[in-house]
Amino acid sequence: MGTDFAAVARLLATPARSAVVDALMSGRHLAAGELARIAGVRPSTISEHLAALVDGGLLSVVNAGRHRYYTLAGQDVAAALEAFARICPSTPVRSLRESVGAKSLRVARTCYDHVAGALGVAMFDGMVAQSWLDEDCKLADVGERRLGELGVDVAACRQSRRQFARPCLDWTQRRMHLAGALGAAITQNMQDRGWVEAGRTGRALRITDQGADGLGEWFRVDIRSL
Amino acid sequence: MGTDFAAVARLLATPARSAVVDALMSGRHLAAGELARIAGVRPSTISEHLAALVDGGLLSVVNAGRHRYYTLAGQDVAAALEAFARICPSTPVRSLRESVGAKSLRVARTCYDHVAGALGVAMFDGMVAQSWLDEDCKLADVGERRLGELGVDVAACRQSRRQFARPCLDWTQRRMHLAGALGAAITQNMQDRGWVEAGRTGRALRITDQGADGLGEWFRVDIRSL
DNA sequence: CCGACGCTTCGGCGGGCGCCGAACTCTCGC
DNA sequence: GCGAGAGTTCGGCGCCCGCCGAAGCGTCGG
Repeated sequence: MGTDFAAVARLLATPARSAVVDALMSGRHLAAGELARIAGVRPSTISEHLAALVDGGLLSVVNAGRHRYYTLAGQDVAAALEAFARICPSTPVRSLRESVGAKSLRVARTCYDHVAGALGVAMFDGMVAQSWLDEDCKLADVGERRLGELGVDVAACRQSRRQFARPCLDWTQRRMHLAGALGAAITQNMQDRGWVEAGRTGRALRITDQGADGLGEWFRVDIRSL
Repeated sequence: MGTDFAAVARLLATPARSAVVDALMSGRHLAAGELARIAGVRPSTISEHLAALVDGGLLSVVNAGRHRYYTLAGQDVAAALEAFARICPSTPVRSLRESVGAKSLRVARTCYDHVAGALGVAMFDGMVAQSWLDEDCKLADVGERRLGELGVDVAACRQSRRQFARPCLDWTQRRMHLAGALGAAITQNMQDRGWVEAGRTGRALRITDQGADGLGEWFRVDIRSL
C-alpha cells in the first residue's frame, strides 16, 4: 500500500493549473474568466483545467449567475498545498503596476454595475446592521425610507424588469454584497454624489474624501478598515 | 509573487516517479536498480527519472561502489510530501506475496555475498560493541581470535585479492554493515553452520533456530528486535 | 586482464495532453 | 424577444516527454 502522488501532482504539473491554484491559495473565490486571465490562457482552456481540478478534488465551484466562482475545495487541501509550497520555487512578480492594480481591485470595485469588493461587503453589512434589509436582501421600511432620503429612487428600481435586489457572492471576501437594480441605483447615486470615482482601467473604484464621510454616516462603513 | 507548483509537481506527475518517491518516504536508501523494479520500468528509464528528481531537489544520491543509493533530499522534503500525501489517493498493495517478500527482505538479506538488512547491521553493531572491529572495519586482535574460534579463516581473507573488510551502506537501515572478503566469509560460515538459509527467491535469508541462538551468543544479536 | 554487473547516456518511437478556435448554452440587462 | 457576455464542449493540431533498446562507463570479483 502506498501513496499515488501522481494523480494529484498531474493536476498541478502545468503552469496554467499551477497559477490557478496559486491564485486561489489566498482563499478567494475567482471566476473562470479571471482565472483564464491570470493563467494566460483562453477561456476554453481554463475551463478544461478547472473541470479537471474540480474532478480531482482540489477545487470546488459555486454558480453565481453567469459566473462560476472557483475556490480551494477545503481546509485540508489548502493546508496540504501550503506545506507543498515550501519545496516549490517562487515565481517573480510580473510587474509593480499589476500588483498595485490588484490591491486597488481588492478594496473597491464594481461587479457589472454595483459595488463589490471589501467596500460592497461592508456596505451590505452596514445596511443589515441598521435593519435596512435582511440577509436575503429583503428591503425593510426603514431601509426604503433612508435610501429615499439619500436620493435613491427605490420605486423606480421596483418597476424595472431587472431583479430588484439580490445577494451576490464577492470573490475577494467570500461574502455577500448587494446586487440587482437596487445595488446599481445605489452605486449610481454614489458616483453622482462624488463618493467614488471610476478608476482608469476597468472596474476599480477610488473612494473620495466626501465618500469616506458619507459612507461612515449613512452606511456605518469605516473605510480605514477595508 | 507566487508559488510555482508546476516545477515540483511535474517531478511527481508520472506513476514511475510517484512510486519512487513513495518508496523513499520511509526514509530508506534505495539503489537505482531496486527503484526500477519497484517502479516497473527499465533501468535506463529510472535513471532519467532519478536524475530529474535529484536535479529538482527532491532526492539526494550517495555513491557506494557500483551502486547509487537514492533517498529523500531532506527533512523538509519529507515533511512537505507527507502533507501532500494527505490529499493523494492510496494505491492498493500489489499482492500479498510481494508484501511478505518485502518484509522478509527488510529483515535479512544478502548483498552480493555478505549479510545485509537489519541482521547485517545488528551483527556489525554487535562486533563493534565487543571491540572485534571499529567503525571503519579495522579488525582488532580480539575480533580475529573470536572469528577464528567460530571457524572463519581470517588469514585466507587477508590473502584474497579482494578487499579484506569494508563498510557497506545498507539501504533499509541507513546504516553500515560489514562487506568485503571477511563479510563474505562470515556469511558462508553462517550458512555452513545452518544459522541462515537462503530463501527461494533471490537474496532473502531465513534465520533458523540455531541461528537465533548462535547470533545471540557470538554477535550479541537479539533477532526478536529485528 | 577479463567478464559480470550496475548505472547512465543517447536516439528514436509513440501516446498523451495542453492549447486554441468555433460552436453551443445559459444568464443578464434592456 | 434580443444582443452581449461568461462559460463549456468539441475537434484538431503540435509538442512534449515517458518509455525502450543499444552502447558506453565505472566498479567489483576472480
